[in-house]
Amino acid sequence: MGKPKKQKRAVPRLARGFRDLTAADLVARRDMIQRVIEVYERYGFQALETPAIEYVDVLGKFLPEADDQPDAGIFAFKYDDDEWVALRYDLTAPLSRYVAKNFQELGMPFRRYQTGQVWRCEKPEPGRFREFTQLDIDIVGAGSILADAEVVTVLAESMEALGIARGEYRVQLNDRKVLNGLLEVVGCAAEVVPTVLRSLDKIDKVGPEGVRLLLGPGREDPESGDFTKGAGLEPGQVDTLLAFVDAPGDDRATYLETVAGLIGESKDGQAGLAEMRELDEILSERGLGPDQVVFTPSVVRGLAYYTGPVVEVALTFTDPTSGKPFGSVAGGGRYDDLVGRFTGQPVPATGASIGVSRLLDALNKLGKTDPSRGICPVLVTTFDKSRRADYQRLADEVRAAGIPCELYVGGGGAPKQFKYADRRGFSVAVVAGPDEFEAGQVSLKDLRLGRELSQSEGFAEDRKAWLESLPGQVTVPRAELVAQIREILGRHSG
RNA sequence: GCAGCCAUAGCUCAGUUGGUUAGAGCGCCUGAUUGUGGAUCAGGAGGUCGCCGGUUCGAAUCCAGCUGGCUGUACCA
Repeated sequence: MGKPKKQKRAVPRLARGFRDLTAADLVARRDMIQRVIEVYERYGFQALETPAIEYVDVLGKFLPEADDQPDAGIFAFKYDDDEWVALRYDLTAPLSRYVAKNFQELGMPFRRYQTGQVWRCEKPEPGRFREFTQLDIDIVGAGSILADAEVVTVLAESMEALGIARGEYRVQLNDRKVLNGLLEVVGCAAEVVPTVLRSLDKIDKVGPEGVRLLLGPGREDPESGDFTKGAGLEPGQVDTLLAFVDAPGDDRATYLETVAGLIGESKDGQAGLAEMRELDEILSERGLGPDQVVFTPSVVRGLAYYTGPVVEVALTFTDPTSGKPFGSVAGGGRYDDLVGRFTGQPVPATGASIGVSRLLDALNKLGKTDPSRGICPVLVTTFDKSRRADYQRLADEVRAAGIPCELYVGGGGAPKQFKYADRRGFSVAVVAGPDEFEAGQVSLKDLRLGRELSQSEGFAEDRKAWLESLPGQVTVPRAELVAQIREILGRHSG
């Protein structure tokens, strides 16, 4: 016998930026997704699932300067055949591939919804992980603004289906053509366009004066002292851009007026203005007022592939943990060039993506999720080994009534079993020992009542009396098992 | 990516100018309690002080590197 060698044990650690999700989260997420999907399907969107992995060229994520080097922001690898593959980083690129591949069979316009995990190899931050869930709708093959309006409508309706009240959310629209037109009018050089768009996007964060600096000479962050290089525009150019992005109010009429006043002869700008006018008309026809859908000049949506209207859903209430407004929980827009990468033919498309975790987080903080979902309500305790079959029958009876029920399969006596029932959050304990079986009865204990009573004063002193009176416990004829459980479960709702 | 701060038990943290067997609270396990959880009491388990080097008679403590975390910033389909 050798000495007990200290084995090098594996460390049960999580890969950076990844996490485990447990029952309460998963059930709440499932409920939320289900409610949104019901809206999607009501509008004729149909489900699609595509694989987690795609070829990197399909995702379009090779670096522009080195066409065999995948973008650092995606999880890419090679396996047996020497081809680069990657975990998908959104659901839109796979959709484009799917549509291009099955173009002949799919009648256009094609509407689909899809939910699934996506992966991004970026710096993880609080509330931001490397694996997360998206819930998308898209309409491919329809160039009309009616399609964009449909997406906007579905987004608004989804928020309301989740119990988010009007005023607690805002669907915000802008238009990439309007932005392009504005940059054209201002005379913005092509090479600074990305910097300018990024700067405009930051107005919520740094304010109009911050944007002014970012568009001009650059800005030093007051907190960290970090300097961000500016776009180097002239003051006159900056004024025009700020006049748009910082226009008073974000109701649709003001937006349309502001754009009309700034856009001049720009062809892009005029086209964008026409799109937004039509959107406003359609939304009004549908009864979607400014309490639901607004036009917001600062919505840019990064440097993505968007070509027309862009949309973002913002939650307007304050996040109690950060003290800041909750912000964006969904985004999207029109992307008319994405499918054409495969087909060579222009294929218009528009859609949006809901960030499931962020939205769920918000619902939790709004108190619009039920924390007791996902917890099994009933435990059948087992005190008499010779009654194994009876205990199984009791549990089955509860299940047959549609109430989830766990049979205690651990060891130990009564204290241990009740302790278990308490810690795991059961609502009802089914108790049956020789006395009950003898009399054809069953005892039921209201665990939630006990939890409440234990908070009250005098609990500690009177323990003996408590044990004798067994508060919250009733003994009923065996036949009334289910009815009595229902009664106890109904007590504490609300 | 860049900058600043941080890393001691499952969790939150103490740990004196570097000094011998590293502590507390909470949690966990066992018993008082083989038919009653949440209270109370008694006992117990759990730490190579993130890792690796260096300075020193001696390092949780000082120094360098690494890893991980937090905050800000940049990027974000």
